[in-house]
Amino acid sequence: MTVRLTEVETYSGQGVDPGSHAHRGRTARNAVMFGPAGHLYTYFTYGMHTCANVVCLPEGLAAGILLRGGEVVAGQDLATERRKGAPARDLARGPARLATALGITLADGGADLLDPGGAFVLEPAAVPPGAIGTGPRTGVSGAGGDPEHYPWRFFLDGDPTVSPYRAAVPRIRRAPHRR
DNA sequence: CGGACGATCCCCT
DNA sequence: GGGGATCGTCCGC
Repeated sequence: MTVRLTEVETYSGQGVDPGSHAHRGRTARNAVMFGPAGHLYTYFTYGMHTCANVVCLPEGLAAGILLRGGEVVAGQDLATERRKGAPARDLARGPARLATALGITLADGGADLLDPGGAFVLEPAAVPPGAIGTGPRTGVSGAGGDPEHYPWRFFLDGDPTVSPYRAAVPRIRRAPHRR
């Protein structure tokens, strides 16, 4: 199963990026981001979704690239099964969808994406000059969502598998579930 | 087609 | 104790 990445967002740690999980320093959850580059950083969010990042920068420095969208270019049957029959365009359109399509779970965190024999392998691809658009990061609350300072979303301009931009929505407290 | 909203749980505080 | 780098469904237009 192969996905051609069409959309990513970058997150820096080191206390300079309030949108990063590593902003407040190393914890058990984000420890992988402080490790060597090229490894997989996974996190669980919104009670049901797993998202995947590629770790950047040398050991000790935390940064990651969130894989936000892609086009399934091989193994469409398996991806469709994992995504419970979603239309082809939506198989990996969105970070949680992309992780689901690839079969990435929390337990895969730390995997070496540069190991050719690994379960998940990252490969470079050529991109035409000028094809990459930029914009504010999606769904990031607080100062980290400020496009003036953090225009760190990168995508193939006009590609249909780029996820729609959504601004962060302040979460309202929900009443406890009752029955 | 698009806005609103509920689901659901790991991890930091 | 509660927020969160989301998604699918529902409903109105």
